[in-house]
Amino acid sequence: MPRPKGFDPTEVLDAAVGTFWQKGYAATSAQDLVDRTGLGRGSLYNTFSSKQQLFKESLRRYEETSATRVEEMLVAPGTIRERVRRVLMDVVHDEMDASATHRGCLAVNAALELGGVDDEITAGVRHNFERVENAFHAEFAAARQAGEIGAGRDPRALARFTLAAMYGLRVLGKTADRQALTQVVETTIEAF
Amino acid sequence: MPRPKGFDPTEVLDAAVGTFWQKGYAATSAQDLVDRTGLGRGSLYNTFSSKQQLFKESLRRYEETSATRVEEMLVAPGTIRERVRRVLMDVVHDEMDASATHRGCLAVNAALELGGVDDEITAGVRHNFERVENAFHAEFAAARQAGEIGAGRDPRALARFTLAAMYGLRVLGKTADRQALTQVVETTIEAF
DNA sequence: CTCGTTCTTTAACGACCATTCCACAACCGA
DNA sequence: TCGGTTGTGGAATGGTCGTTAAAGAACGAG
Repeated sequence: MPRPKGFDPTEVLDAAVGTFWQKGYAATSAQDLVDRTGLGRGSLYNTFSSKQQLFKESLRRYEETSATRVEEMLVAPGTIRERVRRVLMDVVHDEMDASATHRGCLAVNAALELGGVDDEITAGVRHNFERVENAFHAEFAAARQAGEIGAGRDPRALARFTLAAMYGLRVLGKTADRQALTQVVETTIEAF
Repeated sequence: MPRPKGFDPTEVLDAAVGTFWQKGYAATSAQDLVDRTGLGRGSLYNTFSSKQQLFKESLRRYEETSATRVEEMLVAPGTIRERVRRVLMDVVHDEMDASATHRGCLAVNAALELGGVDDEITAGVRHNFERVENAFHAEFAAARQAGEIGAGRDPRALARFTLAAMYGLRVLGKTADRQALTQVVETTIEAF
């Protein structure tokens, strides 16, 4: 009975993700979103009820693609060290990629800009972080079973440690060069 | 001959630091700065010529106090592991302190909000990071001389690794609990 | 074809943005 | 005490902010 939407909501959401990712939450205006999505202001506000709501959905959408990427890289063939190295070096390459225009990681950006300010967004960020932490944890637990890492190591602690290193790379990536980041990756791997 | 300023510029700068620290650059308005510093708009713009310039000076002022704090903690008595633990646990306590209203670290916040956007600010952030990295490096180099850590270890790599862990804690601190952060600290210390 | 519903477009809203200007106050050297 | 210079406080700037209102277009069900 009603008129159907004239656009693909997922495509629009991806455009919003790209905008927030590049500029941050506060620095993104409604006009930026209108320009980037191609929708009219009315359609935008009719579909997503506010800038804040749109950001929350963008964070969810971002998690779908980014956390899945980490999960896939972690279950690829190789030793635990090789697989973790691939994930961390993927971050290094992303940070060094000029065409990525210093976007970093949307979840990390949101954590620092809005962590503790907006509860729902903080919860979204936490969900994102925990999903990646759990992916690391599963692999460390299996690696310990397989004897790849010491029996005395705590897989949960290692997962959190690796997560911290990963996000530390995101921070240092804003100012450091590739060699410095690579040293961090190698020192992290050696710690297992 | 001219009329002298009726305020202490350093006090005003500290007030500005507190404002940017708590709210971020984009989310801080000129009105916020007027309210917090107690100056009139005219005096503010007469002393610091723009919001951006004031932020740059705030970043410098922040480095004075925060980097000095790390340097002092690192030269206090104790083994290298004890001293680094104190620095990292200081970050953990800061992140968990409710009264700190989730400010985090101004340099890290600036890195993620403005890194790669404004060149001068990026340079200011880099200066801040390198100063802390160098403080770590000096201690690791001395500790290797003293036989506290293996002769085969690279002090520069260890310094960068520790820096990444420290900033990783700043990110995870927005969502994780004290126990998780403490696990990260201990795992980091064990890696030396 | 018509009706009911939803989508789309555009104009407009009041609030607030960073910044500038200006009249006036305060100080110092003479 | 007075002149020169700078600091001060606040009104005013044009522009942009996030959001809403309103009017018409497009669709599916009957």
